Amino acid sequence: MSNTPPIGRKVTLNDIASGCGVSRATVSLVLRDSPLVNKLTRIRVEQELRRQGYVYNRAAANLRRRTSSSVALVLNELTNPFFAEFAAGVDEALGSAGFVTLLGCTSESAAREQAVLGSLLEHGPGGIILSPAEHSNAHDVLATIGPRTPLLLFNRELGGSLPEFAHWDQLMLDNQRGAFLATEHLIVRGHQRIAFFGGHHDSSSCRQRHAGYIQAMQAAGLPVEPLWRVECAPTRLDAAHRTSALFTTSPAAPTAAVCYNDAVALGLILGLQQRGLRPGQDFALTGFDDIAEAELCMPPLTTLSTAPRERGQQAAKLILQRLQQPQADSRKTIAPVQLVVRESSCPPIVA
Amino acid sequence: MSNTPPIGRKVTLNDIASGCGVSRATVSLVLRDSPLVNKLTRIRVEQELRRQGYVYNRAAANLRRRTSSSVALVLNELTNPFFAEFAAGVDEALGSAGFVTLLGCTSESAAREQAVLGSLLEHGPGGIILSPAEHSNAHDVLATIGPRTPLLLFNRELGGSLPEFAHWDQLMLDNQRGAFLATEHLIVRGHQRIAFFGGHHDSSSCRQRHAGYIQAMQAAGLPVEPLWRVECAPTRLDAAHRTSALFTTSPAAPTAAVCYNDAVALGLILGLQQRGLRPGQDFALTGFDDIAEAELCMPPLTTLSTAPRERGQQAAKLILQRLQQPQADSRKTIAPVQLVVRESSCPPIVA
DNA sequence: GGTTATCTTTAGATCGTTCCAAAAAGGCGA
DNA sequence: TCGCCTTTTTGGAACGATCTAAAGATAACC
Repeated sequence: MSNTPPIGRKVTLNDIASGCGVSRATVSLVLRDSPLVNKLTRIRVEQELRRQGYVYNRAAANLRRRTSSSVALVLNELTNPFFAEFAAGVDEALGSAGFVTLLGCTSESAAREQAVLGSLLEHGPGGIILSPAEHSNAHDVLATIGPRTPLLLFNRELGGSLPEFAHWDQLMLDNQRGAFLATEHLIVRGHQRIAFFGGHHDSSSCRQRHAGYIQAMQAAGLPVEPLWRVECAPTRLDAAHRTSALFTTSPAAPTAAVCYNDAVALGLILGLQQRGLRPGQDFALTGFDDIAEAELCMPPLTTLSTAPRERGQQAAKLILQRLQQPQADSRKTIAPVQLVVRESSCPPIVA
Repeated sequence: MSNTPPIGRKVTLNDIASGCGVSRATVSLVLRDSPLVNKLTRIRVEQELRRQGYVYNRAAANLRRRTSSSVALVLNELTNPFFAEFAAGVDEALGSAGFVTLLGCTSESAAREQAVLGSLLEHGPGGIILSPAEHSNAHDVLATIGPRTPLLLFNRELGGSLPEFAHWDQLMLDNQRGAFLATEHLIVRGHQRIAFFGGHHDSSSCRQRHAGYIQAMQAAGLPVEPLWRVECAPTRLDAAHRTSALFTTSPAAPTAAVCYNDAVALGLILGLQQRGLRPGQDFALTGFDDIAEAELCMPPLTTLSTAPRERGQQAAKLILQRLQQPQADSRKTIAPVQLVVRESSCPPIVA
C-alpha cells in the first residue's frame, strides 16, 4: 500500500502521480490550486504530497514557463547600516511577493560589479536592483546585462552617459532638498558660518547634497567660504582625522557643519571631542541617513531620515512592477527625506 | 550571412548552433571547455556566442545535471553590523566558488523562518547557512527542510533537542572562553566587583558567555553577586534603560561590567553618561563582537573580536565542503575569539 | 438509445541544458 | 581500396515542471 519515497533523489511530480494513481498533469493542477480537479482527487493528491515530503522545483517550472521568481540585489556595500536596512527591506518585500533575493556584494569595485552581475544573470533573475560601485559606468553595465534585463538604479547614478537602449528605472533620494533643509535649519538657529563636511566630489549624491547646501546659503544671503568645504572618505575614521581642516585660522572658524552623512557626522563628533570641543554645545552639526546610531550617540544627531527599509520595500515594488510591464516608460522616483531635529544642532554660542 | 539574434526571447544553445552550423551538443562542449572540440570549431562558436550575446542558463543546466549552484543564507537579523559583515563574507566566498547567495531574513521570528526556508528550498539551494531566530526549534526546521538538505548552523544552537536524523554541521563562536578572557582581564586590572550585563538567559550564546564569566570569577575566588546579573534585550536602547539596575544600593555597586555584546556595551556607556559617570574612568566595561563602532566610540571599547567577515567566509567554505562530501561525519567548529584591549577597561578607582 | 453539454483527466510536446552511444571524418599502414 | 584507430561531431533521450488539445466520465435531455 504505502510506497516508500525514493531514496537519494528528490521527490518529483511523477513520484506523487504514480504514488496515488493519477497523472503528472493532475498533480500539477493540484499544486496550482486549479478549480478543474475533483475534490476527492485533490485530497488524495495532497495527502500523497505530504506523505512523500514533496518540495516544489521552481527552477523546472520557471524553465518551462519562461518566467523568473528571483530578483538580483547588487550592492556596493553591505556593511553600512543604511544598505543593510535597505537589503532587509528589499528581501522582505520580495519575499512576500513570492520572489527570492539573489545577493551580490561589490565592495565598491567596478570590476567585481561586472563579475557579480554576470554570475547572477546566469541564474535568470527577473530583474536587478543595483546600487552601483563608485566608478561603475553605464556602458559596461549595459554590455553585461544586455538591453532587455530590467534594472533599477538605486541611490547613485551611473558614470558615463546613459546609452541609447538603457531605459532604466531609478530610485534616488532627494539629496539636494535634504541638505537644503539641514542647512536652512542651522541658519534658522542662528548660524552664519556653516561648513559642508565630508564626502567626495565625484560621488553624485555628494554633489547633490553640496548643491542643496549652497542653495540654502545663497537663499539666506550668507557667504560660502571655499575653505569650509572639506572632503573626506565617507567613513567615521577619515572624518575624525579631517576634523582639523575645519579650524584653519584664516577666516573665522565655522560654528556649524552640514555633514555628508551620518557616518561622517559621527566621525566629526569624535574629532571635535579630541579637540576639546563639545559637539552640540560648542559646535553644531547635522548628518544624513538617520542610521540607528544617530538617535543613540552623544549628542543625538540631527539628521535626514531616509527610511532605508522603506526604500528597500519601495525598490522591490518598483522592480516587480517593471517585471509586469516591461514596455512601460521608464521612470525616475525621488524619495523624499525628512529632517529629524535632535540635540546636535544647537544654536551658536553668543560671543 | 549574419543572422539577427532572436527578439523578445533569450539566446539559447540552439540559436548559437544553427547560427554557425554545428550541433547543440558541440556548442555545449565549447561552453564547458571540453578538450574534445576542434580548435577551429571552438573559435567559430566562441565568436558566435559573443555576436549573439549569449548568457548561460544555469537553471537549465542544474536541472539536467541534478546539481545546484546556490546556497541559502538565512539570518535572524541583517541590520546588526555583525551579521551584515558575516553576510558579506559569505557572499564573497560563495561568489568566488561560482555559487550564488539566496538571501533570507527572518527578523527573529520563528514563523517567518519557516516560511523563508520553505520558499528558498523551492529554488533548490545546494545547502543552507542558518543563524536561527530566537525561538526556532530543531523539529520544525527538520520538518521543512527534510533530512537530506545540508545545513550549517551558525552562531546559535537550535531550540529543542536535535532530532535523530539531523546531523547538521555547526559553526559557533567560543563564547565561554571569550567572556572568560574579558572577565579575567578586568580582574587583572584590579576589579573585584564585576557585573554581567545584558542579554537574555534563553539565548544559548548568552548562557555560554555568562558561564565564562562565572568561571573566571570563581577561578579568582571572587564572589558572584546575583544582583549583578542584569538581563536586557541585546540592543543599545534597552541596555541604556537598564543601566540603573546595576546601581541598587544593597551590596556595594560593581566597578566594572562584562557586557553580553557590543550593542549592549554601547548602551551601557550611554546609561552611565546619563547618570553622570564617565565610562572608562569611573566604571570599566567590555563588549563582545568588535563591531566597527567599538573602535570609534568614546571611550574605545575593550571587546572580543569575532572577525565576522572571516566567519562568513569560513561558513561558506564549510557548507561547500559538505556539498562535496554529503556523507562525511558532521562536525562542530568553534571559532576562536580574541581579546582586544582598548580604553573602556580602565583599572578601578582606588578609594 | 443516442446526442449534447459539462466536468475531469491525461498523453505528449516543450523549456534549455547535459549525457550517452554511436556516427562521421580523417589518417595511416597494408 | 580496405580495415583500424583516433579525433570530432551529433541525434535523441533525459532533468522536472507546464501547456495544449483531446479523450473519458458523468449527467441531462429528447
